[in-house]
Amino acid sequence: MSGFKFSIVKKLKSALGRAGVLNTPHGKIETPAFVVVGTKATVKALTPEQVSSLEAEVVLANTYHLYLQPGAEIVRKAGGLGKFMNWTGPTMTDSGGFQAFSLGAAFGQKVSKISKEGPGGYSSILQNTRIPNETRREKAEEAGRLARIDDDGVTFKSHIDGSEHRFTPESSIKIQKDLGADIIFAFDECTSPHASYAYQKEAMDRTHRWAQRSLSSHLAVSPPSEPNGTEQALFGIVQGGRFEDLRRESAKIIGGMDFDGFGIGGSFDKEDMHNAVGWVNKILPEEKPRHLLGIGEPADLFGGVENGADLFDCVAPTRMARNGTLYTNDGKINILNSAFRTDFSPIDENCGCYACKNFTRAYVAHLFRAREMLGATLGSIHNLYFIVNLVKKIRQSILDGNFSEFKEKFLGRYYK
RNA sequence: GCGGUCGUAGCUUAGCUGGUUAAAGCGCUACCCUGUCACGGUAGAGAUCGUGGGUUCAAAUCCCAUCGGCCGCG
Repeated sequence: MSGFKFSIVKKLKSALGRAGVLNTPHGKIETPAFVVVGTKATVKALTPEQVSSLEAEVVLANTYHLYLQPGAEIVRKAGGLGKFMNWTGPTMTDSGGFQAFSLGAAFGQKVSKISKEGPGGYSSILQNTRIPNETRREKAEEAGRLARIDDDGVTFKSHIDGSEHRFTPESSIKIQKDLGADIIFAFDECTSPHASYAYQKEAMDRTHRWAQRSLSSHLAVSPPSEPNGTEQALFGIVQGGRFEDLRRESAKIIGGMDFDGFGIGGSFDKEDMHNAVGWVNKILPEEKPRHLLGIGEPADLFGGVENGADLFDCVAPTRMARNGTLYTNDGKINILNSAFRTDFSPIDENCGCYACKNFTRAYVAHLFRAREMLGATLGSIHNLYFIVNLVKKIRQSILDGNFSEFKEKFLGRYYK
């Protein structure tokens, strides 16, 4: 662990938020920070130089995807994830636990890990009971899934060629050792927001056992004292879904294990998400970094920071960019809307990114309508710059002591 | 001038042995995307079937005329 050090620079007075610095063997990350997602060892549509020009500090890739293609062995032989993709800064890999959800309960459904039903909705009905019809329906749906979970691990059917693969906490850690990212995650089970309380509890207990197995297996390969160039930090993942008592229990158990930091995973109720982050972070050890997994909408970044999260990652900026939705200080716009065909102003007047400094909305709209690849590139540059720098500004506001004012001003305009 | 052929949504076409609200792809108009199955998904608008007659209970479908395009012969 010698190459890693997390220090808190300044804390909010009336909330859990803090600004800090996370040192890794490949450079420092000033927190709060937005981690750019590069699932398959590439940030889609961008070169590493472009990513780095956005002032992004760290890239997150995915264990499951890289295991399937090109294979962990090839990445290892290349000298590790960073060398392979020519990213010289810090790297992370997610464990593949999210795919237990995205290729499992969520596969082919229109289910996101964020539920918009609210606490009084469908989900709460299921909180303490398991309706027989529900069970039957879930059984029927399982047939079409690409991921099946049991107590020992997850069996995946490759979304690429249909071949079967088995992930366990031990194998996920082994693969992540080969991939060689600076920060790796324990193998967990991300659950659906529609999961019943009973299932959520069952999955959480399983994730806790997997966390211990991930940790043991990590320590067996690289003991904390071992001084070498391949040292990695391991983050445990808190689960518990939408339920406050489970979140607290999970934070207590995972927080009590000897992880280098923590991920906060699983599903949330949209309107209760920020509270949920707070429940967890009040319990997790204060001196270790916390990563709010898969979250990145502007309001959620403010809410996450305020409730003690240090790191965020999210596919939204890049995925939305590729589909024509772009962030502006006045909210999201869809560049494909007809009005933008003749709009010769930048995507966002106040943005300093390469796309905004050099191109117009009309041009970007044309690229998207013509399906030119540069559209995805300019959109991704803009959206990532927007989000990465929003988090940087949030950090600065903590240092300057005006977090609340900045939050109100930004969100007031963004959601106007 | 004669013979043939075609004319159905913005575009390219299906339907044409007559019978429910004329179909599709693309385009168009919106919306969605939160540890990437994702340059993807969902929804919607849009055609009085070239025009005018006729036959029929009923015509995009059959008949006549006419206009326009294309091909061939003069």
